[in-house]
Amino acid sequence: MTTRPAADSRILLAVAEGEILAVRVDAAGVEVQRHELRPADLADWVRRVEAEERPRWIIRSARTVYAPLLAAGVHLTRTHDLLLCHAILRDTDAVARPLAPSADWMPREPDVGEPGLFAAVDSPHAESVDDLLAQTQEQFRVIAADRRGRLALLCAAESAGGLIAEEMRAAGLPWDAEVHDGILTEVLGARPAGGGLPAKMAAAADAVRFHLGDPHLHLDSHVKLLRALHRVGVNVESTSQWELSAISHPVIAPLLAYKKLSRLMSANGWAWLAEWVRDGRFRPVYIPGGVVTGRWASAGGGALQLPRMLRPAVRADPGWTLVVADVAQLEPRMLAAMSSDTAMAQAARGQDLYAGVVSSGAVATREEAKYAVLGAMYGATTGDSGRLVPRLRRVYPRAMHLVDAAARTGEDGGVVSTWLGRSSPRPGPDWDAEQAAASGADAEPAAVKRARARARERGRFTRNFVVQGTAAEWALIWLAEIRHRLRMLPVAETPATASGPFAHHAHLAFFLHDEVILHVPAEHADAAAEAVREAAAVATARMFGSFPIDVPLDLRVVQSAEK
DNA sequence: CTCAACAGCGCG
DNA sequence: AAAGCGCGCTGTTGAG
Repeated sequence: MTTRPAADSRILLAVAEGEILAVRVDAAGVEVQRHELRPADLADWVRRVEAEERPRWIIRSARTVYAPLLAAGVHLTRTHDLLLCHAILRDTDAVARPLAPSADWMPREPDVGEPGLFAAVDSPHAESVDDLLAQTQEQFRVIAADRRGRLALLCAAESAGGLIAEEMRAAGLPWDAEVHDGILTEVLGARPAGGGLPAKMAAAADAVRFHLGDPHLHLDSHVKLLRALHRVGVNVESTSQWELSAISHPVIAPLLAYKKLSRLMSANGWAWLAEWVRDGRFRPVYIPGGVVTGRWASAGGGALQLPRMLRPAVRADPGWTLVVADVAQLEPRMLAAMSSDTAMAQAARGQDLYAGVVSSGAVATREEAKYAVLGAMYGATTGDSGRLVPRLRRVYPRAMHLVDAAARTGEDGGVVSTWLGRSSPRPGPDWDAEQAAASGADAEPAAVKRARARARERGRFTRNFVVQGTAAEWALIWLAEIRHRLRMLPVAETPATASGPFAHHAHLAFFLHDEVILHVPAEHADAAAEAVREAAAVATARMFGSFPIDVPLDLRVVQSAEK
C-alpha cells in the first residue's frame, strides 16, 4: 500500500482466521486498493500507517480488532466501528431510509467463557471482506443522507467510545487494595479468619434478632424477616429501607445498619476485592451503547455502581495524580439547549442550575427546584414532585413542550430521537394489539386500564429518552475530546506505572455517565485538567453551536478520588 | 441440580 | 419533603 499523505483516508481492516485484508476505500466506502497481510505483520503495519496518515480505520468492532492491537502497543486515533454504528443507523429516525437490520451485526453472546460476564458484547467473529465492504457502504450512505451531519458526529463519537472503553479496560482504574481493606475493616469490623460475619455486622444482626425475639432468624430472607417484623408490630409491606425508616421501633436502627453493612459486604467486600483488583488495578468491562439511550453499560465488577464509600480506594500511583471531573445537572442543561429555551438556559448560568430555577421565581427553594426539574424529565404526576412540575411549565414553556411532546409521541406508540439522531426502540409486537383491544367500544375496563397504564409508562420512557440520550451524546464527545488532547501530551519523565499501553502516558481511567477520572503523570496534571475543560467546551459547541448554554465542571486534581 | 423472577440497593 | 427515568449485582424463592 502506498504511503501518500491523505487528508481524509479510510482503511477497512478485515480480520479473519489466518488472513487479514486492509482495503482502502473512498468516501462512499467503495474499494480503491487492497493489501494482504500476514497476522504476524498486522501490528507493525497498522502502527506505521497510523503514524503516516492517521486514517479512519473501519473495523467490525473495537472489542475484536482494537483490543489485540492495543495489547501489541498500537494506538488508533480514529475508527468507524461498524457494530456500534449499525445499532444507531438501523434505528435512526433522522433519515428517510435507515440501515437495513441484520442479525450479523447484532452484538452476540460468546461461544464460551464466563457465563453472563460478557453478555451483549461482540465475540471474536470473522466476516468476509465483501460483507464488511457492503455494510460500510450502507452505513456511509445513511450517514451522508443526514444533511445536518449529526449522524456523522454521533457515529464518530460512538466509535471513539468503543476505543476508549478498550483503553480504559487495558489501563484499569488505579485501586489501592489496602485502603479498600481498611475501609471494610473500619465499617464491617475485622475480617474473621475462618469465615463467618465480621464483628460489627454480627453485632448488628444479633441486635436485630434480639428485638425481634428470634435468635435464629435468617436476616437475608425478605419473607422471614417480614413475618418477624409483623410479629413485633412493625406493619410494613416491604423490608425496603425507605419504608422501614419511617417507622419508630427499636429494631429499625440495627436493621437498617445491618442492611447497609450486608450490602457492602456482599457487593464490594473482600470477595470482590480478590476477584476484581489485580496488580493495583480494577478492570471492568465497559459496554458502550449498552443502554438503549446510548449510555454505557458494564459487565462484571459493578463498575457503574461503585459505592461512594469506597472512593478513597481509587488512588494514583506514586508520581502520578488523578484528575476527577463531573458535570453538575447535565440533563436539564441539555434540555434547555435542545429546546432553545433561553429562560432555562439563563437559569443554568453558573454552577447550580437549581439555584437559577429559584431565582427565576418558579419555585421557592432549591429542594423544590430539584424535585420539579427531575419530575419534569422523569414524568412525575403525583406527590410533591408532580405538584411542582406545572410551575416549570409556566416559566420554561419551550423546554417543557419538548419533553411533553416526547411523552405524547411515546404514548401514541411513536419513536423519539436524541439531538444527534439516536432513536428510541419501537414498541414491542404486542403493543398494537393491546392498544387496539382497549380502543373498541366493547373493550373491557380492565383492558382499557392496563393499556393506558402501559401507554403512560412508555410515555415516561420516551420523555426521558430524549434528555438522557442527548446527555450521553454530550458525554461521549467530551470523552473523545479529552482522549484526543491527552494524546497530544508528550511522554512523561514521571516513573512508569506498573505496565500496559499507558505506563508512560496520561489516560482516561474511569467514566460514569457524566463523570471522568484521569490517571496522569504529576508533571502533566495541569495540562490534563485544562484538556478536560477544553473538551467540555468543545462538546457543547459541537452539539449546540452558538446557543448559550453553560455546562460547568466540578474539577479536582487529587491523589485520591474521595470527595 | 439449573434457571428465571423478584426484592432490594448501589450508581447516574 | 418523592416513588417519576436508566442500569448491574447479590441473594432468595419457586418452578422444572
